[in-house]
Amino acid sequence: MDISTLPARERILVTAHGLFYREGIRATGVDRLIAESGVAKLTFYRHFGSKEALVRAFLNYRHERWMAWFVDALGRHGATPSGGLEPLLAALSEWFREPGFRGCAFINAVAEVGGSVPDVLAIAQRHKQEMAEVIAWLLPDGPDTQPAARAAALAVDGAIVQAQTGRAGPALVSLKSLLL
Amino acid sequence: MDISTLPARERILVTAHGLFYREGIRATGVDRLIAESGVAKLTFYRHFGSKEALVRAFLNYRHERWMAWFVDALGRHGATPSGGLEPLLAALSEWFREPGFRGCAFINAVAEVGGSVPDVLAIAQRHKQEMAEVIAWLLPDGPDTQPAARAAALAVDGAIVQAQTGRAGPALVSLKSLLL
DNA sequence: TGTGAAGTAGACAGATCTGTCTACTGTGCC
DNA sequence: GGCACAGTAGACAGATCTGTCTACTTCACA
Repeated sequence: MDISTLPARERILVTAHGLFYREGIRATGVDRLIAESGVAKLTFYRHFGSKEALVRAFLNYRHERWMAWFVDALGRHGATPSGGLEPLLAALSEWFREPGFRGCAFINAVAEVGGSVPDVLAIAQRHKQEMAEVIAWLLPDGPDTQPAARAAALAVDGAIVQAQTGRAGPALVSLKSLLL
Repeated sequence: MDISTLPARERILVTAHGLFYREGIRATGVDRLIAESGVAKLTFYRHFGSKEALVRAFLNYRHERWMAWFVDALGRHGATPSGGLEPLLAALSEWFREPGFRGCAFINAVAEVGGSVPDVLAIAQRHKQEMAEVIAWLLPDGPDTQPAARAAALAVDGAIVQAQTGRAGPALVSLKSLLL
């Protein structure tokens, strides 16, 4: 993505997304963020009062981006209401094989700063809740749609962390055996 | 645990275990580690050549400790060879409700420093492999014992990260529906 | 034309990080 | 006794961290 034409705030956010996701939140200093987004330090602190505020903005931005990708990928793999979980498997397979895949940004953020940056836990919870709602949409309507969707979401989280430790193939095999 | 009587190396390791797990690896500086283990800086660097080396030693130590706890907890909850996964649920429930629970140290370490500290990925893989082997021991022998154990281990990872974001109860319900 | 908003560059403060080094102490063992 | 070893305390270097501040520029628009 060419960010040089974006306004400063967007430039910072897109750069933070790349660096925080790829290298980690604590590993990314404000100075580097500023240098790579081509913005002055004062501009950074005018838009985001602190690094913590940027972390929250990053997670909200990531949530929007990832959910849009997720819904789109499901659609591209033939998802329909109540049509079953095969498109979910296909979408995750696509994600896990992306070169820059480094797991779930929210799980990683909770592991890194969940105990020190306020709101991170709540943002992660909301993200997982919305992911489960999309999964529910794939399942046939019925009294146990919600529990089934939550169970599927749990299995998806397990697959994500297994894929992150370099076992994407086995993770997809296991996930398939649990969900289909 | 009273560590004041342990030799220096053990004192450092036990302190690192507490701090790295509770507060995170990057959040814990060498100076704090030294102060809380009551050891001189030179002693620290004589035993562990660098913080990275300590991180690896911490993960190996955590692996031993956690596996011992895991096998013991399964036994206390009635585990027997091929006896099924109920004791697994009970053991995890016990773990998730511990006051200091902060998820899986290996998943967290991969999220925090998996990309920058060598060997962390491999150590995490080995840990998950051994956890799956213990789970396999609970399952009846058969041609699909190994795939079933890997699937169960994946679901357990999902439950761990959900519990870490404050949803231990729902995580156990979902895990139960997937495994029993 | 003049004003205000939003941008730039970069110095600076003060804390904290990892890692090195000097100098000294206690203890077991030959 | 004397030596080697493992420990202590703590100064120091150099990098890096977050956040503040000054001084200047660019540009839209009333």
